[in-house]
Amino acid sequence: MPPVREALSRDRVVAAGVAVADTEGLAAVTMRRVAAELDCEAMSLYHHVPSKDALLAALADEAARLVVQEAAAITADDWVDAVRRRCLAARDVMVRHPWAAGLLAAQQQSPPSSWALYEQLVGTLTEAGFDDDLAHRAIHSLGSMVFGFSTELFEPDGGDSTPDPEIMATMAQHMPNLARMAASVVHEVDGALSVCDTRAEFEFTLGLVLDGLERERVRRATA
Amino acid sequence: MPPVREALSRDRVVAAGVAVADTEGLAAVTMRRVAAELDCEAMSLYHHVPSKDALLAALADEAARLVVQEAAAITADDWVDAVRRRCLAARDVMVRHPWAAGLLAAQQQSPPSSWALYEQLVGTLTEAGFDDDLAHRAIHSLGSMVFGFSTELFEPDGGDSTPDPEIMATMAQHMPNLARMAASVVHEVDGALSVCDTRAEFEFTLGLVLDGLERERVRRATA
DNA sequence: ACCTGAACACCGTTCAAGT
DNA sequence: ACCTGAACACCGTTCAAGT
Repeated sequence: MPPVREALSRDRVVAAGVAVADTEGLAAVTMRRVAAELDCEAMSLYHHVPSKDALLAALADEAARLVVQEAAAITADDWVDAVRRRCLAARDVMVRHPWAAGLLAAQQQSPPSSWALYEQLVGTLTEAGFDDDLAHRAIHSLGSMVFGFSTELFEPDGGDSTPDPEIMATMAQHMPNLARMAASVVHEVDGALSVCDTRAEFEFTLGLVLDGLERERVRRATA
Repeated sequence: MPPVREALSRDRVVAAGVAVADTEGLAAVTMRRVAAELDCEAMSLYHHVPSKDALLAALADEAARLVVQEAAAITADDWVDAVRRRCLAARDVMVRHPWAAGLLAAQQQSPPSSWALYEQLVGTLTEAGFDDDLAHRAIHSLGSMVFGFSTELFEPDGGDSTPDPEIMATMAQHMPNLARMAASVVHEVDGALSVCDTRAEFEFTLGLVLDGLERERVRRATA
């Protein structure tokens, strides 16, 4: 007789964590509570997730994956239209999962699932005539709109300046636009691979916002 | 003989919490650990803070207060200069306290200390010729740059549409610009006091960013 | 009034033992 | 291999008792 309960898996553990966070809030996400959701004991989760912190990181990544999934289907002739609608769809996902913003902001490393969003964005922007440098600035600006600002791009090892070649290889294969852009931008900043000057990115986005506000002020004053 | 130890107070408890978060991370902020920092027992903290969640909210508010303190001193003839430098100073504070971004993003209500930043911003923008509607959009745009997006303005009671008149009175007294702007914008949206359409604010900021990127793309293409 | 010791219910995690 | 019971150290919080 086959077992009545479906076998546990990392995916099922993460899904149960999302369900608990959605219905009872992030504070209710305890190992025991998630296990109960799966009709098993807390200790069984440790066969699929190394620790509670890892589970929380997986929840943050799952939120990013849902964002990517929502955005992936959206295309438009005009790049502005496409990107605007993708950002709004992404925001809808974040609003549906109120625990996601705080959790993503608390992560030290950018969730791997979020890379696919940037890959798609860079592809769209490149097609629209963006050079790699501007595309790079753009994904920082737009990433901070969607996920909040604290997450840093291209620092998968948390500030270590020598990137994992295996990760780079996987990236090059599955994310050609992102890989090309990274290589190009890296070249420009003289070999400091995997390090974004996040203050410069912040200043750039801030400049976009301030310029736009000043333009709108003048438009209203002369209208 | 007077007691050797300084008496506990809410301020000392919050300061100890910040110290622990700065040196050992947010996870180390437990009631027992904070108490140890103050040479007392965990239970003593409950005379100054109602719960651990309240302590964490107080830490978020303290981060906002530090941001305000840093920004308050900065003035400039040009409003763009003043606001840019204040935002960068604010960001420096956030970077110095890496726990602050996640904690602020996790808060359901905007920390009271953050209001002073918006009061200052609205004052500066009004002086520079912004109407109240544009000033309102501006503080949403800039607030999301500094603190992240999730915190909602003017919803001190968490979505309840009838605002506390006492809070409004205090606000009117100490934050004239903010109070005037709130009243003006409220009037415009037909009586739905204390409710910002945060999706509209998001769309506005997104529009600023997208327009700025497109402008930069064209500038580079024609250069 | 402010502080505290003991206690309770709960948590993350380890480990030896089951299947 | 995957799962679990018992156990440990730790946590937030209550409460009665101290000063």
